[in-house]
Amino acid sequence: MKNLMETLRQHGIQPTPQRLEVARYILECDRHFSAEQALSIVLERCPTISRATVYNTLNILVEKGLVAARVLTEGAVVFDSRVARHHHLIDTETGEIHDVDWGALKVSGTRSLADFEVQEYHVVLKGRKKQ
Amino acid sequence: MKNLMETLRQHGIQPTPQRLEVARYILECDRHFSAEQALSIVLERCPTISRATVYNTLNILVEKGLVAARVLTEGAVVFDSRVARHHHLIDTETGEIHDVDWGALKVSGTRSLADFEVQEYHVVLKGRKKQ
DNA sequence: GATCATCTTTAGACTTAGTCTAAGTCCATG
DNA sequence: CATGGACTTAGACTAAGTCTAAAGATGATC
Repeated sequence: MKNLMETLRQHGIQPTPQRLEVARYILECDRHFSAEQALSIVLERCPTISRATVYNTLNILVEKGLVAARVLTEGAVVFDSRVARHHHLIDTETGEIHDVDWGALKVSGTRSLADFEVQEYHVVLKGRKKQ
Repeated sequence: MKNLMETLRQHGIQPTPQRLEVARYILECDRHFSAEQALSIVLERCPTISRATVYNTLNILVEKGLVAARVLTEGAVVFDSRVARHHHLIDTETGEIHDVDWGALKVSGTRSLADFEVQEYHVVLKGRKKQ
């Protein structure tokens, strides 16, 4: 908890009790989560926290680079506490999102796109468990 | 219009006037569109069409493989009348979605993902126009 | 051509994710 | 103690999308 506060401070985020609870949730949860999932779990420990505070906190964390926001599935933004780049595999049967290490795939050709400067990219795969 | 009806029939879709209007919109519009965009344009020609019909029609077209539904941006599913596989580049300044031909990028490694059978994949790039 | 089951459309209620707002709380500082 | 800034809160609001129940259109069959 001490280091959580430190981490927030180091990134210029005032560590309030509410923000700490959100941060704690992020560390303890399954790495991919939606804002509504975060809200419902944080509410158990901090019953008066408001939806706006959770959304604000998540947005601040994304802005500061501590968490990534990804558009992978319909309906809700997926937050991801792993900010290092990697690819994603979506299980078409369960909807689960799995990581694919950056090194597992190689993409070539991104340098040669006419007129565009590519800032980032990743591969989105869809598939299902074998058997 | 004759061939529109034919196309729908060939895919087992009963060609109603409402469905034809939606199909016509898809052919005439900019290839990437949201359901709400489709609704608002189709309403101009067919003022009594309901939101549910537009959504139902789009979902049927996706089911039958005539249109693709993609999760690329926050907030709304992007429909795409180009169903052949290709990659996408999202302009980080304008939010516009550009196509990247399948052959322009090469992805290797998708065969060797432990335990998973990859059904499809594509690369999502983010970038901005040079200069 | 009349009947009936089936398919389709409609308006509007509903749900869910997410943002906005206005008022209140909590400090720190002069 | 007054002021102001940063933060939180409840709840209103918005936008995308689904659902429902009733009405309307269609097609097959006799």
